[in-house]
Amino acid sequence: MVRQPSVAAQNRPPLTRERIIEAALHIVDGQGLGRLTMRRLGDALQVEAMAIYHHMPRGKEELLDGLVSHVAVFPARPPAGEDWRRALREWATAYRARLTAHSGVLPLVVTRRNPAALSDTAASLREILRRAGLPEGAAADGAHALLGYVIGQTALELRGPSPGEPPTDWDARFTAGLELILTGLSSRARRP
Amino acid sequence: MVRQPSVAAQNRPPLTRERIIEAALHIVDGQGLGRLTMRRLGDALQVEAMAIYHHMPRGKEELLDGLVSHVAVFPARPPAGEDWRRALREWATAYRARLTAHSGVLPLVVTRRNPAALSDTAASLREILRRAGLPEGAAADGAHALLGYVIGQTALELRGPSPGEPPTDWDARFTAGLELILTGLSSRARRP
DNA sequence: ACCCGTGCCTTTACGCAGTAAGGTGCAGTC
DNA sequence: GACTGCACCTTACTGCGTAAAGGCACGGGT
Repeated sequence: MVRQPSVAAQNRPPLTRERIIEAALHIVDGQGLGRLTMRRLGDALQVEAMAIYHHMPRGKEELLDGLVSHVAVFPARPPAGEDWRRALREWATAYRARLTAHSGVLPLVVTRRNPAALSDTAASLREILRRAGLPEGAAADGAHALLGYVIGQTALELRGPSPGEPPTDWDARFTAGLELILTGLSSRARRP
Repeated sequence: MVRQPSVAAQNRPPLTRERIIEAALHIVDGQGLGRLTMRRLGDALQVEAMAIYHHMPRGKEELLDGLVSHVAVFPARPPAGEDWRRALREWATAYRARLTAHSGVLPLVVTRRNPAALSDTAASLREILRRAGLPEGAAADGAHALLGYVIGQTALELRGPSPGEPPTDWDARFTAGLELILTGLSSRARRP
């Protein structure tokens, strides 16, 4: 009989960075960021907590950075035709959906100094605006305005409803605010 | 000799909610959110950590909520004349300045379910837009768009510079994005 | 056949966090 | 002068992140 390596003998796939991050995301989505601890994460992976450090030497810092990258890296796809507004609307809607799907990670996205995670996304937006006819600087500013708006508005939404106020249609509100920015961008584009 | 109460005998003003929050804010501003602990806060107030719980029964939760209220409540002043755009610009600039002055608290503003802290601010913006001639719903949407933008953009700024990219003039970028939204709002106001 | 790294995981232990529970001393009231 | 309540302290518990060291199976050189 062929002897399996000890890890496989415990009926458990070997640890990977990817598996660790997925398990962490599962905990955060299901129980909240506050319940993500190294020990619990170890339990979820059927491993002692310290085993994680072999794959992530920087420990929890590295884990949280990994979560941010996993959720926040989300570049926009360039428009098929001329309709750059449509492309931006689609990106914004999808990005908001992703952030709300992993709402526990949003504080990390906002907080952590992990610029690389957002710079890809910002670059894709900038490129779309540049091709729409905005000057270089205006395109970069517009890209960050969009990114800031989507993140900020989603954060406001996830803070929960103010008691004593009429319930809000956050979908409609998000779209309305987005159109404000798109209107402003249109007035600065080559083809307004 | 008149015997002073023990508290005064230690040359220390009595504990108050206000003094506690101010000391906490001082720690966060000076050393970062991560270094705000109940024990350190107690030291700063020359008091044992557990004394704080007498004034804040919900402990650290209540303390953090207090910090958010202290920083994030910042209603806009209505315009002196007709120039609502100017009033909004002034509010946005001042609010951003306040957030960057207490950058350690921003993660809490974004994260914590403390809706009351922002609803006053949002209401003041909504009122300005309503008087500028926007319909009720559009005014509320616009107010949240502004709030979301300012918070989101400021959060992006405080994440720090992406290495390998040209240094950003965040003041100019903030203003540029703000003008995008103001342009969009103007096209929907009674007096565009 | 033996040895010895190397990779992956476990064991143990330390310091610091938040806070529950109960104690202490003073001020004011009756 | 006993009683009551406020403000603060003492002690102790659980859980956290992680440094340090140990074990253990594999693979390859000799």
